[in-house]
Amino acid sequence: MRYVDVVLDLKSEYTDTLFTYAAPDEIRVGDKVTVPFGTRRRPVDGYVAAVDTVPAVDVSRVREVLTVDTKRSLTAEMMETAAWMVHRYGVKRIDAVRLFTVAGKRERGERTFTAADQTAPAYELSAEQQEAARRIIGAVHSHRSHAFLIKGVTNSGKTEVYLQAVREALAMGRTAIVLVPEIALAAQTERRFKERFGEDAVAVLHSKLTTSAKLEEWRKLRDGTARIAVGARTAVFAPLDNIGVIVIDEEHETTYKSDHNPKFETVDVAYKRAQAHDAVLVLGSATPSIVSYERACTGIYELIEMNERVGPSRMPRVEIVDMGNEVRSGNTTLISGPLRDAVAETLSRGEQVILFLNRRGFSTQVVCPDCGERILCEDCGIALTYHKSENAMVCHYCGRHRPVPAKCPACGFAPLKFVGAGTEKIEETIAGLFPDATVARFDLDTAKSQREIDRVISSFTSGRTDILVGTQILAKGLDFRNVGLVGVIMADITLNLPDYRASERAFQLITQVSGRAGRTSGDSRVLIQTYVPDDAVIRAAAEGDYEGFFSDESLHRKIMNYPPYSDIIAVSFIDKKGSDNDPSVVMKYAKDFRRRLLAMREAPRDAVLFEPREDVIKSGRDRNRVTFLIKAPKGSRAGYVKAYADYRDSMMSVKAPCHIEIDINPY
DNA sequence: AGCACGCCGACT
DNA sequence: GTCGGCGTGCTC
Repeated sequence: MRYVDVVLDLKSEYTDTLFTYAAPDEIRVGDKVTVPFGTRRRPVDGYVAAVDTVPAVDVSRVREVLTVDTKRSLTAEMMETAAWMVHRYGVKRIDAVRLFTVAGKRERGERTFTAADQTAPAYELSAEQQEAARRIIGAVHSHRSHAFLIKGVTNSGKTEVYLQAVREALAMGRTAIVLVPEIALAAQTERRFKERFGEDAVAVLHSKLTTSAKLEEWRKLRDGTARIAVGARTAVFAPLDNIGVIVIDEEHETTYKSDHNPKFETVDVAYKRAQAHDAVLVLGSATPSIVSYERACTGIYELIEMNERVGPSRMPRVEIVDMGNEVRSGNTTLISGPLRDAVAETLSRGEQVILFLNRRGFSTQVVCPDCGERILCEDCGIALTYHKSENAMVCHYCGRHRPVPAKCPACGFAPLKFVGAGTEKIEETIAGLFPDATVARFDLDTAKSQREIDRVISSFTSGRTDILVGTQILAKGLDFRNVGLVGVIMADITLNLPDYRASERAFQLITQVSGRAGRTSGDSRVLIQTYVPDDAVIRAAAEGDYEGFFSDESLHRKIMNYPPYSDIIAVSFIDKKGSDNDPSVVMKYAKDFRRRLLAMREAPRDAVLFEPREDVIKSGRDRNRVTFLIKAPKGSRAGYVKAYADYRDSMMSVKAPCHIEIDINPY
């Protein structure tokens, strides 16, 4: 018999602490157990976090582990990574552990196993691909933890490099994780890896799988049947042992940051797991995030550059169109003269057109021309977007639909003014200009399910659609063959978002969407419409000057104390469900915590703590929510997370009517 | 969370 | 006299 510490699988934060039990000698860290707990009649599930611990309570109170289910057990590395997440993100212990597990209890039959294709057929690699593969394979072979950042232009053949790296890991008897930013893209990548390594070698993990499918994939990975996990960000928690390679494709994508609880950064977790397994981490992007490129500059990542497209495709010719000129010469529509001409010319050549606008709907604001009243969402307080196809006012934050008002709700004036354009309006405008062309729209409204996504994509790739109008969903690694022209309708939108990463996002979006042009054809063009044609970010994107963009942006981040030079920590206080507090109670706790942080003994000198404010965007009807931001200098993050955890505990013990949350470097 | 305990009002 | 309402407190 030995003492073990157990993380209980319960939902309450009051039980989110380690409990000591007595267990048989064979017990191991990570084992899934059931234990008696309190006065409950049903045993509670849990996971062993540590063995041979000194009981924190009198041994007479220690009870015995009831059962051990090794089939559903985790590894010591998974428990360590979960514990690390508790300190790094302030997440609940059980929430971190649960990321590595699957729900569901149903037993299923063993699946048959066919050997993966271990032969090495000759794939024709470009010189750049060969060099990239050589360096990564060397690192995998050395059996030491190492991280690479591949900065490779769109269509430079990064996936083939990933395949080579994974093949090396498998040849060494190790396993691999391959992450993609979107579930929609997981299917594409899954196919590539299954073709190369065999059906059964690959398991897929993402949040949209059914419980039983998830369990089946999880089992295949845990028992060693499948040795490659492909999926969206949750696949970083794949239950694999002896990991040789972790690949993160399109590493700059915002989907890698989990924005609801538990909040974490996929790239960080991958780095941590790679270290624990002496594995190689491979990050790939045409537009690396500022954070990642900075790490490459300081030697944390080894940089690999791939500057040439594979095959016959060439980089498109990029031009900037000054929309100010258009307005001055009398064109107040959304499509400039040069773009209209370019669309006509491209269509006449039998090539396709992509038009990009990072906004859904028809009109982004509905205002009263008489009193200036704007139509806002009652719950969220942000402007409602008019969706013509649904004939409704839609809140892009909470999704609520409301009828379109005929007259001003404040003063009764009619008609109301519809201002600002979205993809629906572009679709209508372009269809009017080119009545013979087939126009389709690709955004969250037309791509709600995988089937709809497939339909839009296949209609475009087969040539049935001539012009595709869409939002940023277009920028995500889709491989179109015959695109002769990409038009960016309003490059300024993303640039003007109130977020310190607005420039980074704008640069990435323009570059990525431009990359959809000319994947096979010879000459292709990109037209960027903007009211600020001399803006440094837009110019850099047009010229494909990543380094120029990075040096400007990183300097700005350094001066302003933004990531990667500081962490931004958002601290929020939210009403508990069902309680009807007045906002001042929530505000009182926010102010109290802020005061404590300022008084903290080890408080960093140059930290900035902003004043708490009621959130502009509410988190739901009648819920009070107050947030303040901390600019936490490098090295101070852990101290703040600790202070947060302590304060959360103290709020628990005084039964505060609200709870506290943190989000580190939120979007 | 989930379960027992305990101290009050409503019923046989 | 006791059944059950849910406020309070604890769980290795």
